[in-house]
Amino acid sequence: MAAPWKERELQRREEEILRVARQLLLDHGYFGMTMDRIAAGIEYSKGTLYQHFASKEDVLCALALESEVKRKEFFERAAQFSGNARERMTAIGAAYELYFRLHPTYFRSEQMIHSQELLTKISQERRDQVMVCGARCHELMTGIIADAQTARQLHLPGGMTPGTLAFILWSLTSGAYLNMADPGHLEQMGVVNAIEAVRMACQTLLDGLGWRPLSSEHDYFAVASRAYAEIFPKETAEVFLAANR
Amino acid sequence: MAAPWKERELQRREEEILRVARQLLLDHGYFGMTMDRIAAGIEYSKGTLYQHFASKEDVLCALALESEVKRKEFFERAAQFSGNARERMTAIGAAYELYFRLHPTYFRSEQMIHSQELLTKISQERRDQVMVCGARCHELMTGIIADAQTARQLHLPGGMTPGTLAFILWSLTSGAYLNMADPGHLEQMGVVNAIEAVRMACQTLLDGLGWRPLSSEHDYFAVASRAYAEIFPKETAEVFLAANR
DNA sequence: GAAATAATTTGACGATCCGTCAAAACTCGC
DNA sequence: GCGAGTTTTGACGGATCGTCAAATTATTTC
Repeated sequence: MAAPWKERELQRREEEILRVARQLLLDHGYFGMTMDRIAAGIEYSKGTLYQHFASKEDVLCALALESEVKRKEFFERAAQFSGNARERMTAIGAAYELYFRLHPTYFRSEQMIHSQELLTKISQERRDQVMVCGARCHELMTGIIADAQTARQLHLPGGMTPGTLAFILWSLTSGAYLNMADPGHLEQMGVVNAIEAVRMACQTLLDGLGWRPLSSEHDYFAVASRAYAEIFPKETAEVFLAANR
Repeated sequence: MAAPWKERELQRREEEILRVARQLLLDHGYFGMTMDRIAAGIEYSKGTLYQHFASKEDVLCALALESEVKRKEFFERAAQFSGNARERMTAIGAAYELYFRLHPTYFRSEQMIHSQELLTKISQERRDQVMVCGARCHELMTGIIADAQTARQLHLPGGMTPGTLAFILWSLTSGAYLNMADPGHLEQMGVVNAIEAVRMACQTLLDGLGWRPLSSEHDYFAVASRAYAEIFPKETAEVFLAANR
C-alpha cells in the first residue's frame, strides 16, 4: 500500500470524476449532476465515488476549488505585471475579466459553495483550501494598494484600509459578473458592454480616490490590452476564438 | 365560488404558508425547508400547498418576491427624497442599506432564485413580477441619473449610459452585501465596517464621474442620515433596536 | 503456487423528499 | 336530507443521497 503508482492512480481517478462532474454540471445544472450519473460516467461505482468525496456538495466544492486555483494563478501572474501600482491593479482587473470570460460556468459553481447552506457538508480540508485561494487573491490586491501608498501615489481617506479597498473592487467586479449571469437582465437594463462598464467603473473609482497616475493622465485601457497581450497571450487568443465561433 | 370572502380566505392561507416557509428557510436553510414541514406548519396538507404554489422553488420565489417588493417600495420612497439628484441617489443607497440590515435573510433567498437553476420550475407569473420589481428599481436609479444630466450636474463619459451607471452602482452594492453574507470573510479581509465602506465607495465613484455637487463640497453622509430620519424613521429605529439587543 | 489475510469495490438498500392523483370530505343549492 | 360540484387529503411513485455488508481483487505468508 501507499505505493507511489497507486497514489497516482487515485489522483488520475479523481481528475476523471471531476471531469465528468463538470460536464454534467455544465449540461444539466446542479440538480442534474447526480452522483449516480457521475458514477455511470466513470467506470466505477457510486461507493468508490464516496471514497474520494464526502458528499455531492464536496464534489461541487472540488470543482469550485479548481476554479479558485485557476483564478488565483491568474491573479499571481497579473500581480507580476511590469509597471506602477495602478497599472498592476489594472492587470489584476484584466486577469479577472479573462478568467470570467474563459470560465463563466466555473464562476457560477464558485458562487454556490459560498452559500453556507452547502458549506456544512464539505470536507474541512477542501473548505480551507478554498479559503486560502480567496485570501491569496485578496492579499495580492492589498499588497498592490499598499505599494501605491508607499510610493505616495495613493492616499486613502480615513477609515479606508487597503483591505477595504480590495474588498470594494472585488465586490464591484464579482457583483457585476454575477448580474451578467442573469439572462436578459442586462438587456433589460440597457447595458451594452458590461465588461467594459466594469473596467470603466473601477478606473473611475480609483480616480475618485486620487490614485496616481489618474486615468486622465494615463490610458489604462491600453494598459489592460498590454496585460492581455503580455501576460495572457494564449488565454486571450482562446477567448477571441471562442467569441468568433 | 369566487365569493369575495373566499378570495380573502385563500389570500390569508397563502400568507400563512409563506410565514411558515420563511421561518423554516431562516432556521434550517433551503434544504431544511421541505414541503412536508411547511404542510405540517399550516393546518393543511401538502396537496393544498400545491394549489397555491407550483413547486418548492415557487415558494422560494414567492418569498423572494416579497423581499423584492419591499425593496422596491423602499426605493420608491427614497426616490421622493427632497434634494438634488445626487442627494436622491444617496437616499436610494440609504434605502438599500436599510433594506439589507432589516432583511439580511430575504436578501439571500432573493439571490437564490436568480440562479437560473431554479428559474425553470417557477410559475411564469411570479417570475414576471420579480422582473418588474427589479426593473422598477433600476428605472428609479436611471431616472435620477438622467435628472442629473438634465440639470447639467453630471456628464457621463462616452459609452456610459444612465442605465449602465445604475447597473454599476447596483452591482457594487449587491456584490458587497453578498460577500458580507459569507461568515468570516470580512474579518479575513480586514474589513471593519463594510456598509460604511460601500457608502464611501459609491460616493467616491460618483466623485470620479464628477457628479455635482462633489462630496468635497457636500456632506453626503449627513444626507444619508437625513434620509434615514426623514424617510425611514420607523425602520431606522427597528435596526438600532435590533443592533443593541 | 495455494491459502490466508487485507484492501477495495460494488450495488442493493434505507431514508428522505418532491409532486401527483384517486378517493374522501366537504359545500351548497334545492 | 340529497346529490352534483368543489376542495382537501395523504398514500404513493419516482428520484436521489449516502451507507454498508457482501463480493471481488490485491497482497502477504508459507
